[in-house]
Amino acid sequence: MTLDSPSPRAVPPSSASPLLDTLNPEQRLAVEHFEGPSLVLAGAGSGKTRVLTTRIAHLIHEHGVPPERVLAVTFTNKAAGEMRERIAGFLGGEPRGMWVGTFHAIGARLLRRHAPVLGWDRAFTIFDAEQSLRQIKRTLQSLDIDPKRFNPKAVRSMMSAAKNQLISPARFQEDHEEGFDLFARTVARVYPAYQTALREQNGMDFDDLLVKPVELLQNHPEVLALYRDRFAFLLVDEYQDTNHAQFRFLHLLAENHGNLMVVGDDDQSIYGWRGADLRNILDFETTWPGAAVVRLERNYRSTAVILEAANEVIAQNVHRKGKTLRTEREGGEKITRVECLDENDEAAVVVGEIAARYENGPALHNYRDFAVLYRTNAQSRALEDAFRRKGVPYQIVGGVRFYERREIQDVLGYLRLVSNPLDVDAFQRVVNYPRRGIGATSVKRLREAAEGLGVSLLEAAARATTLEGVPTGGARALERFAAFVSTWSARAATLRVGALLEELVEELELYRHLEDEGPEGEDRIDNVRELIAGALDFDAELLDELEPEDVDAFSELDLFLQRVALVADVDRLDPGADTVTLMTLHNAKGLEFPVVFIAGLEDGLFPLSRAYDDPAEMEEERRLFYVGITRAEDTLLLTHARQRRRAGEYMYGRLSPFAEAIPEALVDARLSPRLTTARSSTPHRRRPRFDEADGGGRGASHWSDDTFAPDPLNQDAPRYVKGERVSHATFGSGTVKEVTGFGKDTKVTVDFDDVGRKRLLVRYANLEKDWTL
DNA sequence: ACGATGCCCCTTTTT
DNA sequence: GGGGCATCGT
Repeated sequence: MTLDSPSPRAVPPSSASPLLDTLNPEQRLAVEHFEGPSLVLAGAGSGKTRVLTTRIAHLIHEHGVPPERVLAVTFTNKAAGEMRERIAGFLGGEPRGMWVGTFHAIGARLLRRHAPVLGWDRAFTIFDAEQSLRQIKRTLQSLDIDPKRFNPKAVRSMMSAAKNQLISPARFQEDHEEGFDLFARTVARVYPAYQTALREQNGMDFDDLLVKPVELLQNHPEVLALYRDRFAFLLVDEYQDTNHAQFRFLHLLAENHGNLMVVGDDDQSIYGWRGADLRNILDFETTWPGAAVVRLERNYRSTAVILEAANEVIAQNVHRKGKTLRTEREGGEKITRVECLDENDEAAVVVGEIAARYENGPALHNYRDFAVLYRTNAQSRALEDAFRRKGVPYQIVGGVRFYERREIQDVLGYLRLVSNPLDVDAFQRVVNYPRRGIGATSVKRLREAAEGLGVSLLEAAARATTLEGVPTGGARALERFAAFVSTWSARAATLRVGALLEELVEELELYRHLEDEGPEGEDRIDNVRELIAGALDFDAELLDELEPEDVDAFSELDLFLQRVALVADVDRLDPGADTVTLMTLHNAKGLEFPVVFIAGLEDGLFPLSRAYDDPAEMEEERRLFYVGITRAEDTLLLTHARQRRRAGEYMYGRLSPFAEAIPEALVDARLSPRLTTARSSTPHRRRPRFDEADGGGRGASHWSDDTFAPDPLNQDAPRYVKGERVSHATFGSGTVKEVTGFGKDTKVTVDFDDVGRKRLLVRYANLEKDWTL
């Protein structure tokens, strides 16, 4: 897996600077742009990352711009790292002092320096989405608002939308407290209280990392002057996905000199739902009069077949600047479209196809050449099972985020509490983990007492036995807990994060506790180990991107926690590993692969049915499909299933209209082997163990199908009897001990060989009859 | 105090 | 098919 990095073809070598030799004329125009605003409309695979990095190198090398006067914004931390590396490669050394990062990371960095003028401490805590949600729940509770009636997640997204629009709590309150919209009226009460709670805990949520820097620059001319002066050149990647707060941020910094280059593609705007405003890119020339505009329409990535499909699909959108990508790669393999029975069949097809290409393709492919993309994270489950079953190595991006896993949050909870004793969420998380006899009642009483005294939970805990109403047993445990935390605070002052974490985990006997949780505890232990390894690594990385004034000001621990809060899942992909990559289409932005699968191309899933209510949403879905198609270099495969289990219900979907928009001449459509060979099979018939030749050319032997899926159309099939052997995707093989209920509600009790007794609803368990015994 | 059980909602996408 | 949450039983 690599970031966009086309190797331009057919470019006459010329020019004074060797940097420019490999560029085509349009790319060169963009790179040679010196002062003033500039908009680079860069189609998929047209080399925009290359343009950005080369321009920076060019600014430094040819125009003598000191690196510290450059600010570059990327969409992911990984992209930032790669950009830094490439520029270092061009220049033959680290571009010291240059700021490269995501908006969030750059915002955090500014706030680390200047938070006090806003009323925050410099060592503030970053609340991630989960922590923010829990804070919202606490706030709802304190305001006596029923979370059943006012969904905390919905509250969060309305507040987030407000923040992205730079609407302050006070403004929002004014605008909505007497409005007719009951929900907005409620949020008008929550938003100010939520913000106060964050403030009291010295916390910032993700949106604050964008909003507060704007506040900082807007209200503090001396700070603004500092950075305006410093950052003489600003460059922004993926500009089509910026929101209003980000727009303001850039505008504030660049309005004097106008040296702002933005690179983007309106056809790849896929974050409207989180406030991205397409007008930022569509109106760029109005906002910045005299802006130079360069269009990059030569694609160096995909075959003509793939590009034509992409062009046809996106042409259906009305709201776009309009451009047509051209490629110099003629022809290409047809797009394969496979109709499958259900999501398991689909997964088998995908894995089978990968295995076939991997094995048959004469040394053409590594596993890392393949990516499987889908609309929703939930789709990864069936795919993962199939990969595991078939033994094909894969990496998965997203789903349950690494840093949001329970065991990781538990450990980090201690670090957060040590770093910031005001962090309520961290306190509540670890106060009774591992179990130390502090129950809900004790914590509730403690909270009440702390509130009455106006002290933090941790301070109150330190003298819990003196407090009214806290149960004695709990109070003692609380005092021990407070002492424990304070010991670690002392150690944090001298130990490096990695060592701190190692010792903490040991002292908590965390591995023992996790082991006691059974088989999944093993995975959790691995995750904690990985976290520690990352923390040990962090020691070494430390100096790379920091400036001297930052190093003294913050403990390594604070910086580590900040890093942890801001890494995205894509950032964690291991580019060195030879594995297939599974991820959502959103996560695939900016990446490219020789072979790309897009799974789940059913009407209602992709596009999601709700997009039918809103033409703008439908266009965004289509852009998402366009993004997916254009990730492919050589081969594109589309799969769809006749039926699919979603949220416990079976959905029946026909082919997505998106797929239908691809001209049939470009497509090789077929049925999955299972649909071809078994269409007359009855639910109870055992599937053949040996594959029938399918005569379809490639890889017949890779369609092996050792599953026996229950027929969902038949309400009471399959039947299970006591003593029967069955197998389950995650629990393995076992023996049926009991069968209760009937029809949809049939339950079985199964003694699994490895994990013991489980009670399962047949409808969901997706059991397979085990024929191996 | 805390585990077991059952009910509800959920699935759109993420820094 | 799971996770959050309330309730109940020990």
